[in-house]
Amino acid sequence: MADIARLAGVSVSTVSRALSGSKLVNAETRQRVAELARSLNYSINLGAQNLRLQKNRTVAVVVPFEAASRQHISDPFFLALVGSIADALTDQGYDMLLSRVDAEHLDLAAQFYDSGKAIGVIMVGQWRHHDQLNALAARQLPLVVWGGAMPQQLYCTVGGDNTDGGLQATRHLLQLGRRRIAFLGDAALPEVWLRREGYQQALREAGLQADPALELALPFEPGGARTALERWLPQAPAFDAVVACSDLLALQAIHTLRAAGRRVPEDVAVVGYDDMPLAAYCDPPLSTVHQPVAEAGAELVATLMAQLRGERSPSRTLGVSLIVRRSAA
Amino acid sequence: MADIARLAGVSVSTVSRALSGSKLVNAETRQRVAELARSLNYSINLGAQNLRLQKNRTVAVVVPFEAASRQHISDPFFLALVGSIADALTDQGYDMLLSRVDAEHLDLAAQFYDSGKAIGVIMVGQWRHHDQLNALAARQLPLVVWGGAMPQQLYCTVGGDNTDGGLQATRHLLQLGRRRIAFLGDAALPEVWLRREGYQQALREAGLQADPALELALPFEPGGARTALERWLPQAPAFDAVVACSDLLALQAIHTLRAAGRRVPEDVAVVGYDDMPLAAYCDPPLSTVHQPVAEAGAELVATLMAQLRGERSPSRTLGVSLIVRRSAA
DNA sequence: CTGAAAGCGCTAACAA
DNA sequence: TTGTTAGCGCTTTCAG
Repeated sequence: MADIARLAGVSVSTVSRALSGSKLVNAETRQRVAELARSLNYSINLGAQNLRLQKNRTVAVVVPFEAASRQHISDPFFLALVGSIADALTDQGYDMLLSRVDAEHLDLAAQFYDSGKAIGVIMVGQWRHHDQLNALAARQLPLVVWGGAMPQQLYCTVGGDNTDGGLQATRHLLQLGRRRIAFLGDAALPEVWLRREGYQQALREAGLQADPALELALPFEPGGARTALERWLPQAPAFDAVVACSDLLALQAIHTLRAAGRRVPEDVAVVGYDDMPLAAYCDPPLSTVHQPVAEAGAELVATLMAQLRGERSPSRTLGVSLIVRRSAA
Repeated sequence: MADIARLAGVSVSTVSRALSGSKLVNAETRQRVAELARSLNYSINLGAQNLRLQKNRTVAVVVPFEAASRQHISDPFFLALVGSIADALTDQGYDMLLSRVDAEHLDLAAQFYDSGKAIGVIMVGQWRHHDQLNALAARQLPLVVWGGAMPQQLYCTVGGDNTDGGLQATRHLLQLGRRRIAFLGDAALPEVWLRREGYQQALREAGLQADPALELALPFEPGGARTALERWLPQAPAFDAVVACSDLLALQAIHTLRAAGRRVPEDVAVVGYDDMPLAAYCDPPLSTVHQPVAEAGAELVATLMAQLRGERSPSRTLGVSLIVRRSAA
């Protein structure tokens, strides 16, 4: 900026004003400065500008990862969600700082806010650390979490209606006449816990009782799930249907079942979760609970913005819908 | 920092030194300052620090989007690539600024560098604007692009070996005895162009000639592809195999073919591209060219770092491999 | 309409 | 071992 000032024969203050389009500066001078800036390929140093203006338009988006399993970002649903958040932030003129933090130390996410890197945090998933998220919210950190709304939580969530998702999936299987329905997913995660609530409620409605032996706490990662399934299947009680907590899990279950000589959907009907773009093209086409990804990003961002404006923003639950395809038809 | 200084009864410089672990400051004082900082939940303002130190550890990752079609980030392969880049950057202690820019104005990506927001740019895909990327590189912008290495390009790319991918896929189909092989993908994109080179080379090796009528320039977006396919199929010449430039395209082709009464793989064998996690579970399981996603992120980041160290970094091509599954077996 | 000067939060000579 | 001072690149009173 000093260079431009010198070349234009004016002071830096004038350049600053010219560049910000202030009416205080002579139109002709403004023109000259603008041209000079363009020809020098100059653009304002935003770090300095932010420092001076005490402003910032960067939002941190945090994707937890399991350090133990050296699990990287790979879940297609979360990835799609990140894409959708990027779209929403871009639309609103915000920058997105994407980073991973150890799922055991979600509290590290506060760093982005404390250090002034970001004005708020969007956390993609709760994992097992409901408590740490509560602690973060208590610190007044502008925070929105994608996940399930648990009773008495202090932080703000946006998420699909997990209970309803579990309910719809299970009711559908019951309507097909299935009575022994397995549940695949780790209930230590709030989202899965809520889906299981729905699953159990549907069973109760039908006068049935959930059999704990039909429940398998599968990790979301592809690798671990497969071996766990293969070990579980031979010693599991008989079942004629499966509710899986992701499409990937559902497909692996189908694969394992077939390897064991069971037909899908004839012997075992399967419902997945997420409705990934490929679910319709699977073998067999997958019945699954559709989550509104595009809406999710927009809603997460809108909720964070409301919080930044000082509004009390309650948690939001987005509608989900069961898509029936051949795997459970 | 001033607050801490006051409370600790020392000067800001001392606090600054204490916090940065300088040996120049009394161990006892350092201790006191550290505790104070922790209790106040203080952390350094990185914007100010960067300004003062003239440093920056943020890399911009840019995902172009087609403004015309209001197409958002959704391609699963690019999304996975973004995840892999995030992993690699985190491992190296860098922050990642994720953003979309209009594919018609890739030159806007320079903003991130010029404004000091980022020290360099990783561009995910070239789209149609080879020329704009050349212009960017000419500006001395630290830049690495995921995509195909075109002759005489000025910018640095990292990408899968597209020619070899096209070659392997087509050779395999020829070995199966297929002779009329369709090619699905928009050759205006360098990656697709190179894949088509491989496709044509394989045909030549077999003494065949590529039939332009068997080539369909499909956009990558799901929506557009489907209708274009449905329109093309009835008037296309007879063919017994398909090379598609993404798994999603391959699956849509299979779907359309079946709707038209053609069997896959019996009547038409199909090979996709990318090897997405679900490709193995599709109907039928998809033969496809596997791209090394995890390696890709690490390589993009390593190449950018080399560039920042002032080294001349040549474009890198990563090996790909054909995975044979039922859709072409 | 324009310039001089102060200051955003931090670090690093230079002195003491 | 610590404090004083200047300055990173920018904006904005306050005077002219």
